[in-house]
Amino acid sequence: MKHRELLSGFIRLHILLHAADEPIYGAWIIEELAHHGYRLSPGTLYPMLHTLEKKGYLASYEERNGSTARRYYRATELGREGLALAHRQARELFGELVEGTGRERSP
Amino acid sequence: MKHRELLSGFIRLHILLHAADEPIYGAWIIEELAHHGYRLSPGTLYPMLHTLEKKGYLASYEERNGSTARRYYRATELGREGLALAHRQARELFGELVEGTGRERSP
DNA sequence: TATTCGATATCGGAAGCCGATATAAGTTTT
DNA sequence: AAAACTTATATCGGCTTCCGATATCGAATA
Repeated sequence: MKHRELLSGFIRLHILLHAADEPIYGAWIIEELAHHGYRLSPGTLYPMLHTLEKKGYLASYEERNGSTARRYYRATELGREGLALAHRQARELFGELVEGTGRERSP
Repeated sequence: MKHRELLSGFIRLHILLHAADEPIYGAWIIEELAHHGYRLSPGTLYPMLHTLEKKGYLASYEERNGSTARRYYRATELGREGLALAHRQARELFGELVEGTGRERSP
């Protein structure tokens, strides 16, 4: 992945953003991230999910949905909080160049 | 730093963004980042600058400006390229589509 | 010349990254 | 029904990065 050292932080945010919207599972998010240009192997993603859960950003439950057993993840309150903070920081970061004060005009 | 695992990626981008604007040096960026809520020690920042330079995102030169010797860093072309990509990815992630094609209007 | 100050560099244990490989259980093939 | 394939998750091992604490270095001050 090109520019990985600059973009890798977005992977966790991507995961959280989706998990805040609906329950997601590992294999699905691997494919989803690939669509956005983030190609990562299972050996990268699953430990990442475990860590995010251990830190309290995600909560999981196993479900045998027909054919195979999947572990679904959802964003916790802490996860949503972190996500909102990241959103503000991203705005502040990229808005800084264009606008001086950081405060944006209403549309 | 709270939610560090989610925000740490922004630190490099912050550095690059400033280094794309004007030459910066370590002690200054530590203070600047602190204003944005990113408090990090010299032991964190300096290796980060070295790595960014080694990877080709920054170029540095030493300057004895009066009292002390400082190492100034500027963003390279690769740095600006990575920055622009990160900007696009951030927009894509948070769904902040600027009106139009992504090309900004002149001020 | 001893000391303080600003700035940068190094050290070392802990944690994360990531490709490759393994496990597990259902599904299809022969 | 045994073998092979599929889907999804877990683990392993080495390499790199993270980050607080500490050290170094030159110039100015006393």
